[in-house]
Amino acid sequence: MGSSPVVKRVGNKRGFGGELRSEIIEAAERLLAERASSEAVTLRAIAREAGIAAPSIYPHFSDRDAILDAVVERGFERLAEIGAAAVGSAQAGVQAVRALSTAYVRFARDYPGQYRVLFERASSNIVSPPHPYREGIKAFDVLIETMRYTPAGRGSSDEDLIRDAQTLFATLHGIAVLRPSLPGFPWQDEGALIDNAVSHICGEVPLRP
Amino acid sequence: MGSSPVVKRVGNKRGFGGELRSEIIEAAERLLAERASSEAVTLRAIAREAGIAAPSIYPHFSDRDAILDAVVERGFERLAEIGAAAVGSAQAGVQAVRALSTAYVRFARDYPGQYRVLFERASSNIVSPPHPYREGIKAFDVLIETMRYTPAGRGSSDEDLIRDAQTLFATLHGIAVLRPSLPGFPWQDEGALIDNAVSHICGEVPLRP
DNA sequence: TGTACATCAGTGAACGCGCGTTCACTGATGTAC
DNA sequence: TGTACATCAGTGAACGCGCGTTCACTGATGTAC
Repeated sequence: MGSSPVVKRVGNKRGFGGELRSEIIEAAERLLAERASSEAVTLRAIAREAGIAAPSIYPHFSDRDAILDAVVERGFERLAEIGAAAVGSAQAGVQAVRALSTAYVRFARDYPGQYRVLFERASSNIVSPPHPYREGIKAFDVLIETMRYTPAGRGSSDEDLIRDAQTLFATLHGIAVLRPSLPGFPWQDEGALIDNAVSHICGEVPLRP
Repeated sequence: MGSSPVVKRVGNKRGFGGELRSEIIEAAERLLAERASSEAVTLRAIAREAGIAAPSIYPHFSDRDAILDAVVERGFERLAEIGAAAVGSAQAGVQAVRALSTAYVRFARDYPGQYRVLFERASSNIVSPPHPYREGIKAFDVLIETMRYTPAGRGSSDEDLIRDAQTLFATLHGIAVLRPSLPGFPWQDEGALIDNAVSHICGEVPLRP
């Protein structure tokens, strides 16, 4: 339960000190997932969760911030993998957009801590966004290209296409973020909302039959 | 800059002690707006911002949480006013949905601290949501009724209508939340995104001309 | 094979800090007589 | 009109706590000779 561990941790073998680095990141991810605020994920709490003394973190990370940066980096890696898998396994057209959208929201649900911290830390990295956030832009470009081959996308200018992609992005983020944060709200099925958004924006279902 | 005030505050006149209550709430709102995390809005920081000693808060609020609850309550009041004004001033149909949507996102932009705290505190109030959150449900019902008299709404079942309203809600929240949190992203104009979402969902612009 | 030693992986104690909250208080203002 | 007193509005000092970080350390493991 995050309290002091019963069994004392024994140090890694020589040459395997780097393994603690991953364990620290994973401990941070677990805490981010279960605590509402990422401020509550303190360096000391991460150490407790990982079963180590707080100072043991410093050989692996320069400070608390660096741990969260590492979580962000792993988050983008995971998101990129998931996105690529979703696009790859679906046929082109609206089905591909649907698959990508579903995978995106599922990622947010499966890794809530990682997902949240992705956006929290973006705003503090306004000037010259670091590598991970460039990955995010790439992921968005995949969405645009996927949407190009849909009924609505085929006839659209680039500007219209980008607008539709940004709108869909906002909708997916809204679905991902709003449902857990308003659990008392009478939400319809997550998949139904995603399908609805994709259909409206990509124009699969004619609005005036 | 939030540091200790130069001029010492002189106590309110007898019978006007309640005025400090509002000043405390407003100080909290200002801090919520300018600080990324609401954890950073500490009781002591609020006191500093309001120009009073920390213990002076206790005659007005039982604890730090109660201050944020008051911010939420005022947030819903403000949102309800703004929504009512928006619906009232527009003709029915898609224009009304557009006006409501624009007002909603504008509220999030104008009162970012209040807006954020609305959603942060909702999840901790799962069981028997208090009065303010019932106001939120009412506001959503207004959106549903407004959407009923649009091209897409007229032919829809209640379930479809609610799905569309939830989808639009998610989109507006996404727009409101994503733009400030990803300032480095090449966003299109806010109004264009809102219009786009409303058009797609309410079916004003035919997708297959 | 034995041994001295360098290195690695991680620890316990301590620091200064800001936090939420409690406590006994101060000084101004109104009120009863 | 004067005065004693109750009440109101707010304060300064102190508490215990968890935090991030630094420091000198310990004990196990590999290596040179």
